[in-house]
Amino acid sequence: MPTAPDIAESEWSVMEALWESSPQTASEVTKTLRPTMNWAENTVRTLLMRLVEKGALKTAENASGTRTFLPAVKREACVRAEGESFMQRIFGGAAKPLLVHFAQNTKLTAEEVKELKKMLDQSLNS
Amino acid sequence: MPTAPDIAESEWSVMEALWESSPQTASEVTKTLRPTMNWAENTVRTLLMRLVEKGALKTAENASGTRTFLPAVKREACVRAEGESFMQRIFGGAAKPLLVHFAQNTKLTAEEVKELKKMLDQSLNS
DNA sequence: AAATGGCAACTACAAATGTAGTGAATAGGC
DNA sequence: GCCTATTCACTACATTTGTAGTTGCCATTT
Repeated sequence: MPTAPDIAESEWSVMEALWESSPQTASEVTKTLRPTMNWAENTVRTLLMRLVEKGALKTAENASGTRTFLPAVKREACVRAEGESFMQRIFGGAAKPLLVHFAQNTKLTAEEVKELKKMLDQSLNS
Repeated sequence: MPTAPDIAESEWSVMEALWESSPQTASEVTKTLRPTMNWAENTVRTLLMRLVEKGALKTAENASGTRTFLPAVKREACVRAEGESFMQRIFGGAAKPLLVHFAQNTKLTAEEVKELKKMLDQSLNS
């Protein structure tokens, strides 16, 4: 498994678009993102290039001979890496304070709380 | 309450040192951090300056007339801001997937699980 | 064939970040 | 009073990030 590269914030949106659906050409990604980020196509191309250099994306030719982009790393792996680094940076690497923090600082429905408690139980005998 | 400024990674270590104990002079902070980060004193000074500019730290004169630094924002507020932004970036702003992720990806003791479940319950009737 | 419309490749450029060095002012130690 | 160590205030400089513009090439349209 390729080690998850460091993905910056704008880049992350591009990755999301491609994790969501790939392969896509540069202009397809641009269109996908247009509603949220209002980026010029060249901006998206730059981000795509950088992600390829970082090894987060791969390219391939499509039928009509244009370049198309697709993830080279799994979303789950990147999420884990980002999560690790965040937990390290803010909570000194400790999971419990992190979980306490988010449990306290967000409003959850009774339903969600129930699910989470189940998850916690399962996390024990595994 | 001063809005929590954006604190970069290296800067965060400096803030931690000062949240931990303040006020401290530049060289005290440097010594505090020396074991972990092996930074030149000037590096620490630069970070301190930038944090003052950002409004994350304040300065004061100590008895011997040298400048001393202390937090201008509460750690809790900064943690909340960072947490918000992280949750936004990686989990589209949703707390539950975040909590699920960390519950699954970290090993917790039975004791911790118990505490967390209690927290979750309390988060409901508040 | 000449113009046009996309795509690719390269270049641009400012702000933020990481990591210091230099030089001036100052304050104690002798 | 002079030297030396500390502090300060500036300056430096490479990388990364955010956000494009410019130009060359190619295929499609008149």
